[in-house]
Amino acid sequence: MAFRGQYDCTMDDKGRIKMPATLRKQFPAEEKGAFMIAKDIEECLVIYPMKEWEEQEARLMKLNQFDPTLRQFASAMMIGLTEVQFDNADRFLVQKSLTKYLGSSKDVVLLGKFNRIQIWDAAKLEQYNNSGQANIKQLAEEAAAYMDKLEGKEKSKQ
Amino acid sequence: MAFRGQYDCTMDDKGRIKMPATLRKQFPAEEKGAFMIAKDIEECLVIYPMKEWEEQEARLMKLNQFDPTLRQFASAMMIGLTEVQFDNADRFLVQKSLTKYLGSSKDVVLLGKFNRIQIWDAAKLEQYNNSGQANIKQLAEEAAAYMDKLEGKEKSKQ
DNA sequence: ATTTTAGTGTCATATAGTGGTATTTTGTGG
DNA sequence: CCACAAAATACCACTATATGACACTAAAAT
Repeated sequence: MAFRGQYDCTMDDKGRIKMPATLRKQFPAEEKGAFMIAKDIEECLVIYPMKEWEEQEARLMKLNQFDPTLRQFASAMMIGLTEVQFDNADRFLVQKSLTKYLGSSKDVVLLGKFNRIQIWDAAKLEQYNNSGQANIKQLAEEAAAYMDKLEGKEKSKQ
Repeated sequence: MAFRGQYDCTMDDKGRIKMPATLRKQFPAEEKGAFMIAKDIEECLVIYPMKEWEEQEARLMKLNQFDPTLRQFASAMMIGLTEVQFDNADRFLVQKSLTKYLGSSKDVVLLGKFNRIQIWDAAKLEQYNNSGQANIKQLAEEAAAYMDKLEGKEKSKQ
């Protein structure tokens, strides 16, 4: 499961967004159009297909609820979640309580990112992207170092 | 049984809360609208459907009642426990003796969490979430380590 | 006995959410 | 470049949900 691509969309006056056909087709058919929306770590919302969320949830459920740290982690993952469905025109509703995490405008961007889809306010994304481009060299270096470590290499040996 | 999602609600001046339709539908029909409210370990209240509470209770029952700590823990879990029902508008009453564990305001949040639903004072939840977000990296690491251990892996071998 | 407080039931109303259709835009093949 | 189909969007009508208001009962306190 990997969503890819950036799609410029608009939100109607009721807060509904039409899922672009290309992305829509990538949702597992057996899920009959239900998925989760959450606040993302970045300044946007994020969509998880049900299957992805359920896997996450199953892991969280195993955490000992009497351990403060584990408990707070589980809470952190649950806060800000909403379950939504596509209507028969492949639109979905972003609830009033969530729209405040986007922006004021009707222009949003759906951004495929691995197993999930981010929902950005168009202006915010551009701003975020600009700052990322400005630092892209540093970001890349840090990422490279991290990946090397993961793969058991020493940066110095490269 | 898995309740999911965060719902912003209001408590009326008599202490009643309307259960959001989406959550309401998830309650087992055969329980004809009766469930338990208790104090949670976190700074909030918690709703258990009858069946779920009975399981939780069974777990507590196993604690050695001659161990002072375990005994007091069991007591703490039972104090404030109340059975409530939905009225015909799907509202339920939070008794006066329990409201003090929420907050002063009318803004509450219902938070689906596995087999139960937490009732938070909106402000408290935000505060709790902020502290969680501030430490999210550490929380995630500990949780990951715990899960690895559960699955019989050693973190060092990964 | 009277007053206060807690809790319950019902109704009215605003608005959040849903569904459908018409219209415009976009993309594709001829 | 045109014709056609599919996708996206705007629009309107309707329904369900949430919530405040109010009246009433039961229980407790003075």
